[in-house]
Amino acid sequence: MTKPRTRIQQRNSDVILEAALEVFSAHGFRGATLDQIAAVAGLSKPNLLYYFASKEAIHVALLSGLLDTWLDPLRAMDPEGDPVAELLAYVRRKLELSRDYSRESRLFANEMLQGAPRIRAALEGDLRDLVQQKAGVLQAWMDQGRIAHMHPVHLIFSVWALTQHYADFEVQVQAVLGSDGADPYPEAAVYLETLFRRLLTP
Amino acid sequence: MTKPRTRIQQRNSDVILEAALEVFSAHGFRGATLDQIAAVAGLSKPNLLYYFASKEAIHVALLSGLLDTWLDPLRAMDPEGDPVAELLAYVRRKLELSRDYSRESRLFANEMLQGAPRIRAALEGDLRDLVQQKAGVLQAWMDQGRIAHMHPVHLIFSVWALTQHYADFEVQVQAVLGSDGADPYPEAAVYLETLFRRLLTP
DNA sequence: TGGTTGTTTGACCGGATGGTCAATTCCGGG
DNA sequence: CCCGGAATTGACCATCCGGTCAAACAACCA
Repeated sequence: MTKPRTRIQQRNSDVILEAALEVFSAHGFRGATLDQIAAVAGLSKPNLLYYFASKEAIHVALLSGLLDTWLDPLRAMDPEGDPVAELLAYVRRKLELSRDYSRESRLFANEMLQGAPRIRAALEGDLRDLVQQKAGVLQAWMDQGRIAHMHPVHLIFSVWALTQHYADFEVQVQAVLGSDGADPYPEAAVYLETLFRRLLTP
Repeated sequence: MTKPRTRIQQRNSDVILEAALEVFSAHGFRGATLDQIAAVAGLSKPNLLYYFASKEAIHVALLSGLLDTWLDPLRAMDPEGDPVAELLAYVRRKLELSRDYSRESRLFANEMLQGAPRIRAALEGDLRDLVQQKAGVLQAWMDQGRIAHMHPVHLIFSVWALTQHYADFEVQVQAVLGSDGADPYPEAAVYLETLFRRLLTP
């Protein structure tokens, strides 16, 4: 549950979670099968269930490890720093997460779409608390006239929406931007920086 | 295929599509079962398959009807109108779609997450063409100095991302904004209007 | 009313899938 | 080297699920 003991346990748990991430993010929870995950992991199906009690247990293990990583950039926003710089850094880090961890983003999006049956508690607990706290920081910055006035929580929503879009709707982005396999992220980074700079500057 | 003939066919087709939308949007294609859809529709499973050849046929029928409706507000953007007003109207209409057709939005998002296996062609065809055309309009407005300069396609992406977020991540929005069942859409409308107004004004 | 066409369903099928288990193999420590 | 626990797996099970089909039923018209 907490820390596997032997090296084999550690390695196989990691291999299974990596394979499960690949399959779950591509097909959703219901669409993924244990056989697929086992094949990707290079293990037999009963062997999977030797390490995790059930398909759901694998899914939960993935999700619970995910939310923390996902919120780290928001946590890193420093109330003592320069407001615009802090927010732009947050946007940049979040966009990097979308680029480097797009499977995690899609896994998370899948869970949200289904109504978050497995992490609702975390959303209404840790997530809500962190957002409310950081919204307070944003509000203070606005009251000090250091960034423009707006609804701080919706401001955070817009960072999430704009960055995650490039991971979750990757197919659409690629389809629209053309068949040339050009990486859309550099352009996106430039675009989002100008967007938030114009939005925030008082 | 095109138009059902009898009144019974028309009514039952509609009932099935409505039920399928409910179930598919909540559980995804693979997560939905014909029995669930039949139960919601108030019909028997074989009766469903009397009207649609397969589970996939129902899904395709839903999706193909959807993309057009979804793009209507973008199509309605008038090159002859006032640029900022046209774009703000587009944002407002798109946000209304998210509010009034959130199930459709989630159905679409589900399809995107899976890599759009059933509508990739439409994305690379009609959708791409329309976006490129409207991007041209936006570019002209920028060249005339009527709105600020930025990447026009990413500007469209940001409209999609920001509006659809409220439908697709509804649980998260509700969880963060608190348990009071307050409607987040009025606030969202205000926020998005100020965001795009500041972004676009030259 | 009778017949023809359109509609509905109970029963069933075959394959997929999550999960179990007894038996076997592997491996590290004494 | 050997033994006990850890790791692995082939075979199997029960259930679910998409889809079929023949038979029953309803609707419409002559």
